[in-house]
Amino acid sequence: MIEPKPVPIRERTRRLAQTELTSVAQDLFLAQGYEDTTVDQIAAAAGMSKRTFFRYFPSKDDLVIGKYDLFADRMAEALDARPEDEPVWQSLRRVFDITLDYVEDPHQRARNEAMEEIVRSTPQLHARYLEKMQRVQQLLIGRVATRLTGQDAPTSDPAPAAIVGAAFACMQAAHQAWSTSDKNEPFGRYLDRAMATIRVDETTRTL
Amino acid sequence: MIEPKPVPIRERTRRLAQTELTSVAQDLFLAQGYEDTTVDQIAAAAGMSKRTFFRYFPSKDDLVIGKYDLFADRMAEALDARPEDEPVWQSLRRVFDITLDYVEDPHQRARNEAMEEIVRSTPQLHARYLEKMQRVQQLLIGRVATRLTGQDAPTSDPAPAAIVGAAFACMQAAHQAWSTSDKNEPFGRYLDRAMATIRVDETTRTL
DNA sequence: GCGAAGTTGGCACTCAGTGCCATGTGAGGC
DNA sequence: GCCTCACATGGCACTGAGTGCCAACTTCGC
Repeated sequence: MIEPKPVPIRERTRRLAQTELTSVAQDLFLAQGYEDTTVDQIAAAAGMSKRTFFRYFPSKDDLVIGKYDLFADRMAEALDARPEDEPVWQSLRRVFDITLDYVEDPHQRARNEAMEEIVRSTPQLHARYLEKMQRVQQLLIGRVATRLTGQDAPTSDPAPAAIVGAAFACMQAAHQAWSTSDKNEPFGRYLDRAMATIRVDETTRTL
Repeated sequence: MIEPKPVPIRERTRRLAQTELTSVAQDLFLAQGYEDTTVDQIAAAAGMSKRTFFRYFPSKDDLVIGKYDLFADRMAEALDARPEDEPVWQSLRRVFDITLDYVEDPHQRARNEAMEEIVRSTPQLHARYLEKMQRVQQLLIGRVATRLTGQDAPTSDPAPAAIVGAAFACMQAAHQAWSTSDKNEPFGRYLDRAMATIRVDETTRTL
């Protein structure tokens, strides 16, 4: 007997409602801007009340920013999948490969880029985006620390955090450079270049 | 004839009111937490109306986070003061020296650390803090870019942003490690260690 | 003393977000 | 078919941040 539904019905309708909300909200944001769109408007456009909206998203911000949570798990998994003896810097470079999500549909692609622009240009969203990224880094720092020391116990060595932070800075820099370019060159090339400017000392230090 | 007042009276009373507000607000935050303290309470404790509070600070967040703006200017100045031919990584290390503001009064010192803890543990404040730091980095990136290329024109080279971002990541990592330590060793030592794990390629690339 | 400019408080308003409750509605047990 | 339980929903009232507006007051130059 096969297990028919590991994901229950309730959960699936819930996700359906969430994607629906996200979709109509994006339309509104792109048309009239993030701050000039009220939660009431979004809820009405999706055919529900404001009260119900907040049962699907904890805040208006999360409607936009929430997707970066999945991101965190995917990156942690990706790092775990790298071979133990690979240099950490190279592992991180490989982990960033998953950020290159190939969206085929050019329409959808344009939408995503427009939403990124909204996040970048809305201070409140940008702030929350940075905070999410910080959380992703925390996940990776623990893993890098165990790799470098071979121990699970967290030390007061700033090296793992420095390395992970530097890698993310490179990703950020590459993304910035790429998105303002003509986009003929692939993003991965920019990432390689950014990460090549930095060399990491992987020596284990016992403090 | 000497210029008697380059800073007009209005401006000084304004700053006085701001520091007064900051002081009473900190008392309240430390006593009952940031989120459980309303602007009305702060304003009342400082003997003014909520409406007037918002004439001194654009938001409740800025009361806590605003000081990091001065920070940005000081760091930009500090970088400009470094010799042209000094390696960039070393210049950045020197720039971070100004973050070690030696507060003699142990009472004031404890207060500052408690406020830092509030920022760290309040997601909304932490997010805004990260965004401020991002702005500081933008200021420095332009200067580093000119140093590396010798040109004023911004290029699409991700290297300057990567280097500055990596340096800030090191500072962040060092700060984290130091603040959870017993604080016998000075912060500067942690900073040295964090920044020593990373080596930077300062070769100019023309893209 | 007088007018202009700036400061303040109060009021009413918008919008995000929450607690509470009453009303659906679908699935399963009998 | 009917009943019940679990959950979803909407509505309402509320708090708290932040803003526009106006009327009263203070301060400063003349």
